[in-house]
Amino acid sequence: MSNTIQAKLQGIRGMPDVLPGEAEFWELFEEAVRSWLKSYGYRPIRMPIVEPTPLFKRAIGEVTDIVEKEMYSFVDSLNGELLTLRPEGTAGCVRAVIQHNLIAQQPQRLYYIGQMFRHERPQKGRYRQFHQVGVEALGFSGPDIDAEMILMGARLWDDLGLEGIKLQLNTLGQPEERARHRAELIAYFEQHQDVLDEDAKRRLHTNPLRILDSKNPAMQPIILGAPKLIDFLGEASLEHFNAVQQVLRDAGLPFEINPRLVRGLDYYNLTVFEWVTDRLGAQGTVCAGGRYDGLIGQLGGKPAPACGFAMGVERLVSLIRDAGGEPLPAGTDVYVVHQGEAAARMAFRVAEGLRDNGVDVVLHCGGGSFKSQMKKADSSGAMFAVIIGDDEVAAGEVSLKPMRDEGDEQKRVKIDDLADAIMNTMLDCDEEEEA
RNA sequence: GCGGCAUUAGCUCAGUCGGUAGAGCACUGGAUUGUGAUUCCAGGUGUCACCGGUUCGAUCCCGGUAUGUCGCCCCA
Repeated sequence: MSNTIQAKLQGIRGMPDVLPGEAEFWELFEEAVRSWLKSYGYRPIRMPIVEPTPLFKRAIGEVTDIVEKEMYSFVDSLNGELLTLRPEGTAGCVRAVIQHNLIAQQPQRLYYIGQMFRHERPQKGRYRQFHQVGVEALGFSGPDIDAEMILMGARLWDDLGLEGIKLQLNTLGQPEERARHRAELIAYFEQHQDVLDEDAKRRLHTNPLRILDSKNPAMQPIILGAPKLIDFLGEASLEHFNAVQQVLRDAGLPFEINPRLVRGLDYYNLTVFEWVTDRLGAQGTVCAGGRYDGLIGQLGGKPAPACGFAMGVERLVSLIRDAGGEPLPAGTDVYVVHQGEAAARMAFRVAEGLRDNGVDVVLHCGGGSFKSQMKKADSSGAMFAVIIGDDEVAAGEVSLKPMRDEGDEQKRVKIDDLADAIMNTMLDCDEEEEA
């Protein structure tokens, strides 16, 4: 033993492991999400987790919290490149779309699922490594795709059995409209400097729009009296916003217009939306997005409109668990118990033979008493134990013991008949359940 | 990044007014040397998160650190 104190090896703060038991909920969620995306015609795309740092600075905005203080950036010591672990997915997706000319011929509906990284103080529902489902529709200009994306959300919450997720909607207008509003806003807040808190003063000339999102009670009166963006919107912007709302009303989807809804990333324009819940404490947003018509051009592509949103997987899985969702069953169909050398060899043949027939099998490994093997067969959740000992080997048979059905008795079955015997019993059970 | 609270067995938690600790569940073995889930019996040496301070003595008091959690900030 050395005298050095060995630091306990542990994962990085804010980057939790997802263990069996919870991971099954993730798989349930991912399966539901993939089938939902397919039903809307979205296709998968996979980008690297690491991108050149300038990509995020240009896409997200230099003065955002993400770029200012939350990015995991580092120098690639082998060639001096400045790289960053992606803090969000849209920038990388757009980069890939530009690089491979994906929307040269036609618009694309794309999605990805994966981890993102932001150096924030961890909390429930907020982690330094977290996962998002990103959904992007590139090359679409009309309000129809915005509305469809919002309707998609409503369907997913329904598919997942989630209640109490509410829609908030806003429009940010076009850059020139925002610029005029911004100038008025700065002028207005400058007249009320004495009321502004430190954070607001800092933002006054960098990102005044976000002062509107402040929760500081002392500032609420002047925020309420501030120039409203909607008064600066032109005909086209208003029409776009109205058209989105019209589809939502036609679909009977309730929403709240929240003029203070300001997305944290700079690339948005026109429609922005958030799905929020009050069941997750301070982290209420489970899904958010909007239109980003300028981003593709801003990143060097041929200018094209686009719209997208992202969901927080940790937050949604947490909601699913709280709602009493059932994870995918972790059990197996058959657990093979065996005693003796000849039986062990036969057990492999039996197990593989069952798998050839589509039966899930756990083969007991690691020896142990017969009793302990039966206990493991029970706790595995298997419908059947297949028991192989000297008697069975000699007869070329196995003993098939139903573990869940009180009425059924253990019986001897020829190896060739085993798969059929199991399948027939399982089918009977399914029919009984359906009846 | 700031503030509050927490951290004791694999899990959920008691407890020690400072004298190095317990329960339930789980797990393992046995009663039953080929039959689980029920029953009974047996099985705990756990750096009481880590580092330091006070003390004859610290799991307990104090300080720091780490991690979690709640809120702020921000966001998915």
